[in-house]
Amino acid sequence: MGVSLKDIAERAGVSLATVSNVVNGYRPVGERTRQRVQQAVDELGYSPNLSARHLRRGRTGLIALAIPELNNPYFAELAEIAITEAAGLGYTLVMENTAADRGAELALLGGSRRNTIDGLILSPVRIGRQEVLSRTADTPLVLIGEGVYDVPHDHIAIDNVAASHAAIQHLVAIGRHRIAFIGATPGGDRQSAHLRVRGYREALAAAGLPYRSRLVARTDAFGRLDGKRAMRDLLALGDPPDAVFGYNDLVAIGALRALAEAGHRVPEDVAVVGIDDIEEGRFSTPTLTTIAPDKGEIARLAVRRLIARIEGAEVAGPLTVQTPFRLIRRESTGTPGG
Amino acid sequence: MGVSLKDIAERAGVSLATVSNVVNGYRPVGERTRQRVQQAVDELGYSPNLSARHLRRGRTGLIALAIPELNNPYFAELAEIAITEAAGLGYTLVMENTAADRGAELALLGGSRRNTIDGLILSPVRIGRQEVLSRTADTPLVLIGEGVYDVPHDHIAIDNVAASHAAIQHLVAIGRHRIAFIGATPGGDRQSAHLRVRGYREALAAAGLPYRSRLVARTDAFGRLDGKRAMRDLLALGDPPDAVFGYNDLVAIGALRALAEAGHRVPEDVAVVGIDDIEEGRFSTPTLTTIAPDKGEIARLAVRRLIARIEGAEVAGPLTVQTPFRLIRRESTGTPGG
DNA sequence: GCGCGGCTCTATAACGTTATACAGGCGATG
DNA sequence: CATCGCCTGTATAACGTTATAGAGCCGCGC
Repeated sequence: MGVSLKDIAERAGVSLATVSNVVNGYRPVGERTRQRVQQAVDELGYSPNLSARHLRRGRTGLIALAIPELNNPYFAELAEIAITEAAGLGYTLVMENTAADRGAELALLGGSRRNTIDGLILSPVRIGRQEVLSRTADTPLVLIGEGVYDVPHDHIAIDNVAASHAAIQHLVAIGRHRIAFIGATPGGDRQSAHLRVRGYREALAAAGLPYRSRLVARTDAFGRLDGKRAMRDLLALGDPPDAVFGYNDLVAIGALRALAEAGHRVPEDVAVVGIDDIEEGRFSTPTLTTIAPDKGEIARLAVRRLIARIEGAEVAGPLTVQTPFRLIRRESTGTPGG
Repeated sequence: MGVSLKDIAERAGVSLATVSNVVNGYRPVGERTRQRVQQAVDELGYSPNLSARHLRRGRTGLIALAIPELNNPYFAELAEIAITEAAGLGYTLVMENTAADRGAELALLGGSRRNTIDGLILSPVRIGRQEVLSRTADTPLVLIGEGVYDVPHDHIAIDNVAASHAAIQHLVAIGRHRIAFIGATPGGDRQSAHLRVRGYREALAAAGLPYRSRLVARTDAFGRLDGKRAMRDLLALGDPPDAVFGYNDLVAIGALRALAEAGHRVPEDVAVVGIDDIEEGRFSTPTLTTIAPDKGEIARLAVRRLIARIEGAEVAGPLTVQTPFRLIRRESTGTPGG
């Protein structure tokens, strides 16, 4: 099949080991022989057989990014950056779809892909601290996004409570008093939903506004349709909200749709804020005010940390890194001038 | 590190080869020994080292899906299905981002990943028949989506001309006369753009409408922003269009945004149609009429064909498969009742 | 002149798997 | 009873790479 080290060695009249050393610089090689080998490599068009290399090295060169939904634009944007970063560091990133399924998350955590991948970046939604702590697999693991804290693994995330707080603060600042939250999972195990509700409650309290449980809408999932349904229910209340904060941009966009169908004006009647800053929200009508996490920072940091662990490098600094976020004001909460 | 065949063999008191045969059924094994081996496998928790297997078999178990933009929801939806299908057939799918770059497409075609993957599904946008024909790599290749015809490879796509034709026909049917097209690349090499423009022209001709080159807007890329800019330019014409057909849903959504900003009503002043049926268009305001390709069929077919080729199976039927599409009427062209 | 260290390079043993060639046993067939 | 073929199982040679041990050579210092 392909050209192997042996072919190069014969061509250049040197030993196998020398070719290997030229190719990956493990030990120095004399200038003259180096050139001869290099020439043979170029002429025959050699590229190493990765399966063999990995077998020998005990690594596969693959890392997995496991996310709950590939379709969610937030994760798609994150994935794109992560793929590029990994490629730049000599690794191939494969996407793993957990479909927000607890069993799938547990399987990955337990090492179902142990022999396929060198490391795992996981965005957990249905598992918590306990499950992570009791894992036995020794594949390096980096957690992103959700609230699994105090575990001996790298964890990259925004401060969910603070982000939520900032969103509500903004709605308060533009004069809203009946602020709803869409995307709670009261009995559920979605960690970040709890955290975002907590931020919501804290911000209300800080503003001296009452917490009304009827304004906290639970959803089964976190897509556009879920947001739309929840908004419809909220509008059916005797005293509907004058502002809504969605668990994420998709939910918020679903809410926008429900408001449009019901003939309400945004932001005049109801203001809307989301989280994620997906591109869709920059082109919706109205455009969507949102909390923008630094996706580039999250993705790159996660990949770099993981690879550092794989390669046994010392990683400075704390395990948990909170990446910055900022509020981006758009039409759905009224432009600053108006 | 992990448990190897050898460990199992020792534990069960049989030879290496027998364990291998139990594990992957290459040759029959007696019932008694099979059970003993199976027990050892279960007890020690063995799973095969894929690098070694791949080295020996000459395959990696990886296939790549190379697309021009991971961020485009159309491709994200496609990718999700493809990943699942591939996993079901025992392969891992890795995403490769060509970023619509000609060099990247050529490199992949030329086999830059030869040693990493067993096969490639490519959505070409900057290369054509010639480039595919002159490729020397022997890795199985399946083309999807764009117009590279008459090449000795599997090719899964919708009939771009017919799809475009159907969209225009619909706009004609609801009484529009000045129909614009957004997303042409006159000098460019985007094949499907040419085909969709052709369908546009044919449908105009069939309806007895004149072709006006000023109503064909060229764009550099095919995202929301490109659609928005092009629409703005079209609105600046002395006699603006009363309908717009976008190269894809993203472009159409950008057009919707430009129309909203300029204060035009959709569909009363301008009707809008896209292609792809991405979920975003079911929640935009107004919702977007679109040509819906069968994404599940495209993705699954592409993966199945590729794997069949990799495994040397005979594949019945023609190389080129045109998958069905249908028009989905939504608010942006007026509901059927109104 | 001898020994020693440094510099290049070579030979070779793994890594864990699968496919091939082969060996032994046992029943059926002539 | 010899022969053939089938059924189980074994031994072993690859697959292509990298790391380790060591061989040869040269110059330097004693």
